Amino acid sequence: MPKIFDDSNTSTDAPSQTLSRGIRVLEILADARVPLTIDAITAELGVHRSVAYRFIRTLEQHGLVERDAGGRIRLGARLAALASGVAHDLQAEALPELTAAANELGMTCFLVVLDHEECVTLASVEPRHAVATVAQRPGTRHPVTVGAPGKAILTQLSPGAWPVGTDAALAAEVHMAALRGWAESQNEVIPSLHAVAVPLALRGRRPAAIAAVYLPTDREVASVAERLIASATAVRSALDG
Amino acid sequence: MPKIFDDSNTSTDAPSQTLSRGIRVLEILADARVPLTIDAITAELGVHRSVAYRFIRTLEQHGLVERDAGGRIRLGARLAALASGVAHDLQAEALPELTAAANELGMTCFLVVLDHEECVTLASVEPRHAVATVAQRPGTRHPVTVGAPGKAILTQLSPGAWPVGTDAALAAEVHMAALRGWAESQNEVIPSLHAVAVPLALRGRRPAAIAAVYLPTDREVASVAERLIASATAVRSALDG
DNA sequence: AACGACGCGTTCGATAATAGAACACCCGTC
DNA sequence: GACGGGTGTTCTATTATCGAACGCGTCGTT
Repeated sequence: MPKIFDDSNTSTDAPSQTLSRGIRVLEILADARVPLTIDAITAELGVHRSVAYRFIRTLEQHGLVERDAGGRIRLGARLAALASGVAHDLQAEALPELTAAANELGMTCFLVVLDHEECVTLASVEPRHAVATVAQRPGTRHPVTVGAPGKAILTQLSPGAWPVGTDAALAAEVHMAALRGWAESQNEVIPSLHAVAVPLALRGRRPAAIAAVYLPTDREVASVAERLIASATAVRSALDG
Repeated sequence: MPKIFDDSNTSTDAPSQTLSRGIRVLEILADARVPLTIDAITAELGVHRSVAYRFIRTLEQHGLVERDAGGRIRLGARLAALASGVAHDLQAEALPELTAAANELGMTCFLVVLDHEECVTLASVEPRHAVATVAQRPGTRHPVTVGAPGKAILTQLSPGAWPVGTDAALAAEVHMAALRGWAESQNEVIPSLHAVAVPLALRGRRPAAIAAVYLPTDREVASVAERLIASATAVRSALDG
């Protein structure tokens, strides 16, 4: 079971210990993907049970965690409400564009932003006959060095800011992507699926990308990229205009 | 500008003051819907600036907030990653069903759960020719006493657990919805839109509902409800079976 | 230019919030 | 009935936190 969140913050002590531990409760719960007992959280946190108990009651008051019938802890629905505020203007502008692009292309289209060397999918829209339904759900994360969206995002970063695992082959791909304005990938993030991504650079915002996934086909890749570029341009003019 | 989050927790002092304040930073940011300065957050929190500063640095380390070019604070992308863990098994089971229902009905279908007297939309899928694109985005909240999903959810609660604002008319509607297995609403949550919702009761989980919105039409409402019931049954058997 | 208003980041001591031990309880089950 | 695993509460020493004070840069304005 791979860890979703990196909890190796023993070296870098957070400015606020209590807040950091409380957030780690949320990370542990998201990581577990199944309701946990207080004792399990206690063990994972490495603190006394009464401490974890106090955290959980506080998180409960804010609706960020809930308890199921057996008293186990799970993430609360209001966390989803909080997350809807993440780049909500970007999402508001991008969603109609994603929908239009997805329907015109017949492909799942999604919006990706950079988050500390990782790509996070903020929104995704599926076309009618969806084949990769569960593939890119909002909140999905994967390294920025993998996949078309990652390359499209890397074109917006100076090579010095690239993550350490960036090899020459990837650098070449990013370079080409920067020149022609779009990136592609095959079987990288999702096996047997291809992807096209275009960069979406916005003022005062983390690098982003708009992407589409599709089954290997004889579709003209460049035309897909053109369609995505149109959407990206529309979004950019709406937000930065 | 209506407040999204109720920050009237001056009476109910949270068990962990620090954690509660840190979470309120997130709520304030989600409420503002625009990047804030540290001073603005400080004023809203009612604490000293050095305190808010410490919170923000901690939140920043966890990726829950980011800073734009001007140093202003906004919610971070990793918050979306956290939120994807909310009822992720329910979402995983419901999304394909929502997609199928949305395409077959030609309506936007979405999944709603109860959160402390409010409905929270966890996932929504739009059909090809979407008309209410921006209407029901994940994370949207509205009172449980309004709209078809709310009624479908109220059928799963004992009347004693209903919120205070529940009048007789609503009670009658909920009663009928409980009898026939689905609820409907007109122009309640979204003006000029109708909605149908069916309850989705799951073991050890908050009451939920599957719903569809559509423009006023001569479509047979009962047939829409039947389709939603089929999806709800499929989800229920997958999770509780 | 000088000024004030506004913003950020840091240091530091007193204090209050926290940490963790200990205790009481409930519920299965062996 | 004892046991193990779980929860919730109370209490005190300690420690993390709080908030005042300070320094600094950057705007606009007079």
